[in-house]
Amino acid sequence: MSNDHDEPNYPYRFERTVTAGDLQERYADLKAGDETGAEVRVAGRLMSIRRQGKAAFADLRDSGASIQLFGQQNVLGEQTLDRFERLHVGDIIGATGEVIRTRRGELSVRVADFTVLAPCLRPMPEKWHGVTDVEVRYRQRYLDLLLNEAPRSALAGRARANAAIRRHLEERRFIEVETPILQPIASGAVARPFATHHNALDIELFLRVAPELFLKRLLIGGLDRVYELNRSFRNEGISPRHNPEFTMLEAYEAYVDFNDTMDLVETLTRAIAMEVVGKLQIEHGEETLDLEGPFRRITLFEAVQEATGEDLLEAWTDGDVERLRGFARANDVRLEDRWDVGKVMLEIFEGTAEKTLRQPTFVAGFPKEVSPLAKDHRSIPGFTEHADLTIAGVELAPIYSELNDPEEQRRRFEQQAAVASAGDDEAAVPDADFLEALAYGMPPAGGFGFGVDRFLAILLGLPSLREVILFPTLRPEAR
RNA sequence: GGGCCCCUAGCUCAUCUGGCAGAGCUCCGGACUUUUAAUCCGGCGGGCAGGGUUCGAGUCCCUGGGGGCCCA
Repeated sequence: MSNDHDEPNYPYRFERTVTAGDLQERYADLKAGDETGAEVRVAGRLMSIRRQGKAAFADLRDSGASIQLFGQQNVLGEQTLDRFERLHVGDIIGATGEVIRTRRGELSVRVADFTVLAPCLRPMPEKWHGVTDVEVRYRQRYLDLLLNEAPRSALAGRARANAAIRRHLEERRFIEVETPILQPIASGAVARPFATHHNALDIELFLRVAPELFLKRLLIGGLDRVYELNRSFRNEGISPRHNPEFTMLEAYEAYVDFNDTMDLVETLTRAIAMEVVGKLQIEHGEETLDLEGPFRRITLFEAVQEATGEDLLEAWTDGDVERLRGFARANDVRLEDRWDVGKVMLEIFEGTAEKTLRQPTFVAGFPKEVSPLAKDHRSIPGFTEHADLTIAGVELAPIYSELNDPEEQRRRFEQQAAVASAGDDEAAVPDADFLEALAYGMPPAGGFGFGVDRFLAILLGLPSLREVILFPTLRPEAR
């Protein structure tokens, strides 16, 4: 083994026998000053080096933990020690040596030999302060991961959340599927899509805004319980609560309605929380969110009434648009003239009540006009069986009794198309192929979408989605 | 899209009203065989970009770039 910083040779492999974590666990009881006689081979990145003349100490970190390397002249010889002392913070090295614990009590590998596997050619941010500049943290996430604990625990949390989701649904006999990301029509959600082009077919394609309509095709195809843990894309602005690409869970279950699906979402929410943070009481800023359940279930009108003292149900059922608009004005909810009554009602809810729903709450019932894929509500005219799980004032999961009447679905699409031609480029797009599929018969079903990124941010107490998305979308730097 | 704020050395930060741009850590050289924010001595290194005002601009003005927060 030999190497010099001036001429890195990038070896192909290094046979390591243990990880730093293995060593810390295995020799936890080793006493200060003791030697083990055990020769090990470790590899990782040098996070610091303390040179001390005829000896040197370095901290080597691999993906799980750190281990100290101890270099001594009487073991390494003058030249090799000199080489060891000229290593840089950030170099990736492999080392062999005996496991000991130093007099000062630090578990160490007393280096017998070492090799540079990949040098660090750029200066690493200094260790004590690390990097805090969010721009560096997001653009060079690898540095953030090396120097800060937060992104490591966020990505570990996401991995556990994904595992919990899969386990929870697999236990209930849901089957995980994959459906097209490139779609000829981006439907399934009210959102602006990204457009792209397929050269060989010479057609325009869109990145999906939701997998919904393909998952429903699978219900028609005889799969009773399906889910997709998916990345979807919406061509919108970026904010602490929005990233153009985001991770969503969608699941559909045949022969149940949205009440059953709310139960499923509720247990799933708890399963994720237990797996990620190990408890159901979540500290979130000043408040504690209690996921213990059962979650409240209220109507949109009840939510608005709680927030404002006014019950708009009668105005709604009477079709008294002027009263709704007047109410909106009085409550500082900004409206556009072209909005229909359903959109007005939705904006009233979002502008007055949504933020006030701190503890987990299912708001059940949304206006037909803004919920084109859900069945008519059984008791509120003009509403659909569409519930939203809201936690900490954030909309986390829409839940539907899925609309399966092809004629009604056609009317909803037509109504959406009318809205679109009136200038709202966020309206749902009619999907003739989906209507054809529905005509073959889709079983009654409950389904939901679940904003994984948003829920993770809440669970981990992080203020921005960018903290749970490893590589958030940023404007490219001008060069 | 609108408003407010930010950008100084590799990193984290100072630089009060315009008057020679600083520190700690990193890095480089030296001392040191049990350090762990090692210590000690010495050194290299900088105003986001471009204009303008001024005897003089990091500081004031304009344009551009990037970022953050709030609103839509």
